[in-house]
Amino acid sequence: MATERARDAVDAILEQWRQERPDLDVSAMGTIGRINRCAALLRRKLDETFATFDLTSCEFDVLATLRRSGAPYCLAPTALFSALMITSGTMTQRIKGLETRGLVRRVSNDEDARSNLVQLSHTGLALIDRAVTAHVENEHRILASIKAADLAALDLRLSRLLLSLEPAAE
Amino acid sequence: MATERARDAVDAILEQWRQERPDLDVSAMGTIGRINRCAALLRRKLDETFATFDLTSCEFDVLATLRRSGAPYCLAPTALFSALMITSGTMTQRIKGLETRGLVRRVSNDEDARSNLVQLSHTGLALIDRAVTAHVENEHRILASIKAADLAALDLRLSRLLLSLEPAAE
DNA sequence: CGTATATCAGATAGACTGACATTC
DNA sequence: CGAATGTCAGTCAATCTGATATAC
Repeated sequence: MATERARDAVDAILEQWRQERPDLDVSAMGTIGRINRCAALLRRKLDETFATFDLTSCEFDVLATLRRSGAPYCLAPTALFSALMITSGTMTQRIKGLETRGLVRRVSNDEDARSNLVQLSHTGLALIDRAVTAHVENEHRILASIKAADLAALDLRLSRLLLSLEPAAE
Repeated sequence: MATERARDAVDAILEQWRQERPDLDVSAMGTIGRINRCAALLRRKLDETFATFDLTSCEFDVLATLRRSGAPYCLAPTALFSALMITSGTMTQRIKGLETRGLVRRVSNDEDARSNLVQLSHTGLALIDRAVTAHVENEHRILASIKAADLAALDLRLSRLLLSLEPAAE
């Protein structure tokens, strides 16, 4: 098994801790630190693509959630903020901004008058379809230098970790 | 090779995209989505421990960077904001807050009068030592249910990804 | 002089909480 | 009536930018 690898930024940090606090077992810190650092670096690269469509990653997430829900691209606020792990008040603000820009519209809910549904406008649908295409291409570029076997191994273990982290639903 | 696994939250999202946009290759989206989601869920769990020491993760990061630099726990602002990937202006604010709370002090720099160094106070040193111990224990608890072989495989691939993402420094 | 090092003021985006209105 | 669904106002922590002062 080829497990040799070059030194990354997290290795340098762990080495410092081993010097300063040899009583600590820093193995878990390494894995979690790498996830955090990868996520931070990825975010910046992803944001560049979003910006070319004049979208923030938050706005992209809302539009993408609506888009992938399928026609008629219409969800209740609760479905949206649950999917995006934010509070209802935060979602209200986001929807307002997207509505002002004409990317979503509010439509009445026949089945439950407590909520107004959020629906992609024609403009919003066209925008998110172009943005998702560019986003996926960007993601492929970012991972292009990683071998397929490594990606598969990474994906499998991330999934196992994710399952252990997700709050036990139902 | 045991690659079978249960369905996670990202699988559900990818399935929606395959239905709605079969033209897209969503494999990269899966890996990057899992990293982002793991990072978001981890952050919440880590923040709980930081909060018990009345620290935010940002404050923890500054104190931890000083602590692991070794005695006399003293760095220039440039070293700090470079390590934490933030701007100088942001670092100025953070230092100010930590100084107000008595966790760091400013000391003059004999070698370069353009900067005042930032040094852990006795209180700050004692606090970060306790907080790091609790933090590492927390990280172990969080990963406790993952098999050692999976953690090793995850760590190796994260490191390779991280190396490809880091801006080519030297 | 030109560069590097920080600070500061002002602005911004994102988020949360708690109170409230409405509807189920 | 109690629970659920959103909205709103107010607040907050974190960040950035651009102007500025100082020192190398």
